[in-house]
Amino acid sequence: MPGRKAPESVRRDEILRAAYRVAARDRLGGLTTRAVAAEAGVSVGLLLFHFESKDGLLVDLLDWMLSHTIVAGEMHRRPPAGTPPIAWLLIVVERDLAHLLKQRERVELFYDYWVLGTRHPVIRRLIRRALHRYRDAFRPAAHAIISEHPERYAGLSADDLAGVCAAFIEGCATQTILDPSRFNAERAMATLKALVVPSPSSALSPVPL
Amino acid sequence: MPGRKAPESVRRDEILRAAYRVAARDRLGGLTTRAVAAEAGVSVGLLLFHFESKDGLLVDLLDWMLSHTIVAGEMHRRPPAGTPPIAWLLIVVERDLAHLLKQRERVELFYDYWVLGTRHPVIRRLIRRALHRYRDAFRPAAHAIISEHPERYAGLSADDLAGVCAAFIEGCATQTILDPSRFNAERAMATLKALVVPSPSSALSPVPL
DNA sequence: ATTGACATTGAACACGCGTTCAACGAGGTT
DNA sequence: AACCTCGTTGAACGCGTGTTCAATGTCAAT
Repeated sequence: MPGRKAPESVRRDEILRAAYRVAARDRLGGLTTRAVAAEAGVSVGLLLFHFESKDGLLVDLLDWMLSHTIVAGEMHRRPPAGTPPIAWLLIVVERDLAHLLKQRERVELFYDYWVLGTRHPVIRRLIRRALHRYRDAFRPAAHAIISEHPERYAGLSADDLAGVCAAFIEGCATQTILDPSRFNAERAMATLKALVVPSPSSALSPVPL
Repeated sequence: MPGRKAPESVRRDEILRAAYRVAARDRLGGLTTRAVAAEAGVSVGLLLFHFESKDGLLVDLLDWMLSHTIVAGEMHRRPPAGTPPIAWLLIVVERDLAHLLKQRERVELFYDYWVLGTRHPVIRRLIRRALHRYRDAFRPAAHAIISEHPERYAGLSADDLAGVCAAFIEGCATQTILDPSRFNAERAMATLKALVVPSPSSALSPVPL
């Protein structure tokens, strides 16, 4: 029954929440105007009254997701003073990885959008921004590492190091999503630690097989 | 005009090639029976005569791609004897990364399939197999590293180390695809090298900021 | 009370998709 | 020459989609 009900912002939010529920359940492939309208308990017409098109809904949903759920939280909390920079970076990586793996649903959706972004400029921009923000979480620790050993990282920037961390985590994410039973985050982190922080005794001994 | 023309295998191959051309141009979203038929110069009916359904075509195309193009080549070439295992692994990683970045088209398509695989069991199986084979390329070097310093990698397997390498490369792939102008493979590799192979002098000096 | 703005509805439209199928024609076989 | 097999065609069907729009009801202002 037609009639005024909720102010625009409320309706929009209701519909966005419904859209997210649908997308979390059926992914972007199952996100149709009718499905969202049904989930929100409104008509298709109303959905397109508040969002000018399905495309608009898609973009607004991504925006909403990025600001409401993914990768929020206490990003830049520093470790206790005296922690070696490498250990600090590893802590950040470990925390982020654990956090990511707890949100499979959202990460899968994010990758749906990532693929969509390949063809959709507006969405690509949003995804890029999100990943750059993500990478930035590693910058402080990365910066500390580089300024501790400038000669070791000659020619490299904190961004480069942060990018490598982001790549590692993103790769872990793709592996878990594809094959959750086979990917083991703890072992991956342990491997990374063993690779990056060498046991002091072995650093000077070039042992041929 | 109807009539007999080519033996089954030839027609199938023609159509698969056409399908790949379409997919490389318009991605999986643009891969329709009509588009492929037009590209192959045959009728829609013939396409579904040789492939029982679009789904079958999709699966066969992925199979064809995996065996014909992606990640083939001289995987297991050993480095000169005496190369330290870590250096060997880094060489393999570097080569694979470079190889991957040269095939953006195919990698993008592969990710399309990866997303599809989230919902499509048969495709998921194929993708998993491909990624496991990919990971296996790192195993020999990873094994050498671990057996050189068993105490350093205690509790870890060559698979774990190979998985970390694969994660790094896959993460690099997602970054390039999303943002080719910003991702720099050389700097990423240089960063990885600096992280993993420490300068001997710095290994014993815990320098607080 | 009357009006006007506007949120809301759901039927209808146009389009593209995967799939079906009766008809057709070029071989090989008899 | 007649026949059969089967690769081949393209029109047609059914379905699901995004989008439009005239109609409707509610609320605030007059």
